[in-house]
Amino acid sequence: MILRTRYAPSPTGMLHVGGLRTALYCYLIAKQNNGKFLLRIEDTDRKRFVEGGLENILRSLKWAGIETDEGVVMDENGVIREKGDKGPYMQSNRLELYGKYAKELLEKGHAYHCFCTAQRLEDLRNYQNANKLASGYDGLCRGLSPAEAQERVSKGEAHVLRMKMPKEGETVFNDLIRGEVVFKNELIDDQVIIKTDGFPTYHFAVVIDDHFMEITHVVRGDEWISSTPKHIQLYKYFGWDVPQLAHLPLLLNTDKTKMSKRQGDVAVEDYIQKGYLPEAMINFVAFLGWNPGGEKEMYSMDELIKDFQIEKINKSGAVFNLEKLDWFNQQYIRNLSGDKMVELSLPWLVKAGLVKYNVDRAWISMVLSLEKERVSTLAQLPEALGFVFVLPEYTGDILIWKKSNESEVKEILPRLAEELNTVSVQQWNKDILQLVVGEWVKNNNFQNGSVLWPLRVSLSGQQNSPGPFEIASVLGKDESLRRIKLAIEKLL
RNA sequence: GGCCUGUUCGUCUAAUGGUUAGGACUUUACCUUCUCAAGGUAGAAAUACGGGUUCGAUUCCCGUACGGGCUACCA
Repeated sequence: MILRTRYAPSPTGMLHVGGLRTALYCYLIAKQNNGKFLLRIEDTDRKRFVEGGLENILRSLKWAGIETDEGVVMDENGVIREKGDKGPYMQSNRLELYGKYAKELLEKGHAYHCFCTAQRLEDLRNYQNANKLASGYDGLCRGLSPAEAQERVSKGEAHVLRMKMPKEGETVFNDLIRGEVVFKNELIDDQVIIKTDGFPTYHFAVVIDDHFMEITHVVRGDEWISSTPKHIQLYKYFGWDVPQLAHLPLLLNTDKTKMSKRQGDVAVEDYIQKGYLPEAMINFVAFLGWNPGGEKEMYSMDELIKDFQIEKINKSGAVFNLEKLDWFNQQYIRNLSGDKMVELSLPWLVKAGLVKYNVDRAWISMVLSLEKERVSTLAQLPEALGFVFVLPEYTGDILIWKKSNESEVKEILPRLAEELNTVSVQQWNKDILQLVVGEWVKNNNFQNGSVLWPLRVSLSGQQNSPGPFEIASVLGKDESLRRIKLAIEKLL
């Protein structure tokens, strides 16, 4: 039997980083077993539908490199379509199927019509809370005879369908991550399975869909563990096999509460906008709650597919630690090839108004190499490289190296400019400049810092920057000498 | 409140019935160095608590504390 996993988000907003991790784990499990990874959309709550949410989810997954084998997919042109023979894969297009199976449950006596109003349910809940009683539906309509219920339905009375939970016994399941979990049936609610508007609830649709889509492994967030016995009961009523279950620990805020928007960015989109690379994001998120055991930390998608083990997923929640993400991202940026660096960075420079898209790529690659190993996100590039395009304002005093003095700088800089002027434009590159200046410093018995510091500051306009020869070669001879002249003027 | 669940450095985590409890991020010092970054070396930093079981428990069991999730006609 082929292994099939699914990620089944609701289009109620942008893809959450926790959702990304769930999708990733599902994907890894499928891929390492030559199985299929499906994407199903759970859009049964019409009130919470968010325009653009579905597009964002698909785009974010695509960005992350998680490819869907079946279900709802987005093609190269951003067009959303369905793929596979077990569709439709949008729950709102499966209403007929849910209706059919709800009816079956009703006929078998495993479900009943409930006419309780929202108001009565709310009053009941308030009463239970106030008296510190266990909350839940009190079963008022469970005792209604089918005939009476049918009569009220035909009169047009608003109603829902509830499943009948057994009053005795236990529901036991073996979670791949947590082991055996036991619930007493009497404490479990008669869950609504079909709402007044005719749409199924999550709990009903998920069982029907996972069954017909032949899902073998249900991997989802921890928040679903409490409702799992309801799902299992439905499988029993239908006589279907229960898939393997795995409940993932939650992603947490720094204060260890469930990760939320209030305390930072939770959407994958936010991290895309901040200049994180998909490889870094995937690597980081994979290690939140899972660890291969060795000391290797940099894992590509292919390596994750190879080494991932569902049994090694942790039980406890993991804090989403930005500092570690930054470190991963920095590592991945450093490992980028020159071409890839240009491809990924150019949009940021263009957006900041520093260059146009038709800028010389070989040159911009040199510019980028100045900061490639110094930034942790691509978003930092425009600010870090600004000095290349526009010399920052600065005062003459910062041209003086801490172990040097004003008069020495005044002597050195003009002479250095003369020396540099002897280097031809053709020879103007990092290595030759380093050689020439190095030789010159030695011959004149200067200290490195007395020369290199003011040179570097005059070229960058900053106390902290990349090295002088790298900058000079990027700026070219004319611009470099112009900046040095400007520096000399500041000293007068 | 009820149900479910979890707890190893600040964070992500490794490991085992016997280890100097390992790594990474963060952090500190030093080295390198014209500055920053990177790199190198060294350091600080953890088994929640109390009982058992055991020759021995961080590991197994029980309890306590604390945390988290769920408790909707939301997913």
